[in-house]
Amino acid sequence: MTADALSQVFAALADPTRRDMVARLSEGDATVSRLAEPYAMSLQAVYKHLRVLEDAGLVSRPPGPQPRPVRLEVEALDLMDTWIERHRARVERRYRRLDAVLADMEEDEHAQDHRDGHRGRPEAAGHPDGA
Amino acid sequence: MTADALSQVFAALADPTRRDMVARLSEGDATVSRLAEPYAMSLQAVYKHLRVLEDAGLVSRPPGPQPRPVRLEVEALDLMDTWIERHRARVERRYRRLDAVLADMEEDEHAQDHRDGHRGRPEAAGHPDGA
DNA sequence: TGCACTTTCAACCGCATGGTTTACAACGGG
DNA sequence: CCCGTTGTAAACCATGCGGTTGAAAGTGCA
Repeated sequence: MTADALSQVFAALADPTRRDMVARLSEGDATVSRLAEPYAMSLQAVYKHLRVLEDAGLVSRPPGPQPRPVRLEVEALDLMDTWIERHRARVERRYRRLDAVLADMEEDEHAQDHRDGHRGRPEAAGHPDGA
Repeated sequence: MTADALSQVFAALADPTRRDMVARLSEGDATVSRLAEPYAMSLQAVYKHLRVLEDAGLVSRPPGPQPRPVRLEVEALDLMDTWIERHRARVERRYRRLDAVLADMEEDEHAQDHRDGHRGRPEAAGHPDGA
């Protein structure tokens, strides 16, 4: 819990076993013993993995009668997705601006004048595309 | 290296410093010393982080004259995004099916009145199919 | 040439992690 | 009531990781 939420989620998903658990849980809830079946490790190890996923908020274990199910919580995936999309969007915006600059240079090449200066930072024009 | 690509990317992003580096690089390339400025750690530590990001494919260091720039590679983000979206989509598909079942049960409830206290959860209806 | 900066390599420390084993508390059904 | 399954907890071990320091190459420039 010491680490921030995002770090916990990324760290939880950095393990192939845990990723496989999440993948299988995305098909539906499961009991722990059922979840553990495919893995060549002790049940306790599976509980430990589950604990990590739970601390990361990726999974919940609703209380109730004995074989408590394990349920995937989609909000944690959303958290990561938001982070990734934000930065990917920035990179792609930069790419578009770069394309624009490149296009300008091509035009300049055609116009071959001695009009050199004033190319400061291309930080303009919020294009209202994408959204 | 031994770990699969996905594990490497998730692990790389599980560190706040590395995540901050990626965030800043999404605004544009930077030299290592420039990148290192905000952090209270040795330059070598920064190089180590960079190495992790590079091994994960999140970053590249195009060769050339001395202060080689650090460049964000967006493909690794795409890799993660694909994984996340796939499983999130599955969960949401299940939710929609569940909503359908719940809707059916509601119809039944109307048909045969309630012979028992409402043990169901208060959040019955929800979004029909929205986005 | 020499100096400063960049980059990498290696050893080391403390701590977290993935796994084991052992033990033990609850719960549920025969 | 006992027994098997379920769930936690603890000690332990090997490995990896984030950080340090120290040292050494490579590179650019005055």
